[in-house]
Amino acid sequence: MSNLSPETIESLKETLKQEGYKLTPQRRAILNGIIKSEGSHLTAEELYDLVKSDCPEIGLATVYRTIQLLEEMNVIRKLDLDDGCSRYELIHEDENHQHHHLICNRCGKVLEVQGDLLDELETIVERKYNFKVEDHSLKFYGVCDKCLDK
Amino acid sequence: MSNLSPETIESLKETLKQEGYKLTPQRRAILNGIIKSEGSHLTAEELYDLVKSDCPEIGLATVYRTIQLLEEMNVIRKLDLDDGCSRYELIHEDENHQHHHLICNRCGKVLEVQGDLLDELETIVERKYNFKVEDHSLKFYGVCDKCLDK
DNA sequence: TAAGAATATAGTAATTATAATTTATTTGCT
DNA sequence: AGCAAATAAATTATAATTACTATATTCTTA
Repeated sequence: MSNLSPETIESLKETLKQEGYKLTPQRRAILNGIIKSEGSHLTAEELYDLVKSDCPEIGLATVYRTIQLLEEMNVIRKLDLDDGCSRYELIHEDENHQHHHLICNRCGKVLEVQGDLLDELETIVERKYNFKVEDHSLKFYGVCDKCLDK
Repeated sequence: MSNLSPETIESLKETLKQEGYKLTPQRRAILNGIIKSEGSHLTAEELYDLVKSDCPEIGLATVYRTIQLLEEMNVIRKLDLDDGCSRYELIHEDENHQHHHLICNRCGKVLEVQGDLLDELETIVERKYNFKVEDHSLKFYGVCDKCLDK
């Protein structure tokens, strides 16, 4: 039933336990759905539809609650991709900061930019504004390669 | 009644006319409110409250409609400052790209960072992903100077 | 400058995303 | 296996935003 690697599910179970939460089939299915759909930045509703195939009686409210939980536990992160609803993506342990997103103004496609490349700017901000940077969010809007070809 | 400089109001009138729209007292008052409140990043509701002092019979729906209009006309820009609602700020003609925002994770204060400083990164993105950058949005999350002192 | 056509407004109802509540069920420990 | 605590489903509630409708206003042009 589960597409999760044993390590992932074990580490989730561990984290849940540490906070006093339980591992339910619904939570497992939701995390599973997020992992399966990597790169698609699903909304709660879309995730709900996806998870229903594994877990037909699941409620939308459960999806919202679980998303909140996973967000608090730093397993997933909320994205605002300017289409009016919240989207989510997995956080990888090896990324120290969130990666960037390219949003095509023509077709709406979202690409991910690997690599941070903001260290210098962060240093400037920290010095100039005396602001301790903990994370950032950077989106570029423009025209993707496919739309440029037309 | 109006705090708008004659140029501002004239240019608005002009732009509206070009698109077949009319200049109403409500629209004038709303733009006026946005100009008066520069730097506060108001929501539609907050703007509504502000504008009601000039224009007591105004309806909230009118504020929403006008905001949409001003956004389409590139007079204002929508911001997502992660507090669950949309906020707006004036676009200055002399800024070629949107400036950045610092958001304090402790007190929620929002600061503006002047200067773009992203040219280099944009060039990298354009080359590597063949993506024509038109605009960007950059937010830093962290701890502001006041909260650092505590 | 008055009248008419087009557009805008106020007020309200409708939507959409998300959160809270309540009752029944399930999980993890023993 | 059995129990207490936590969770789920289902429903209701709320908050932000949008759509609708009847009336009023703006801009134009005669």
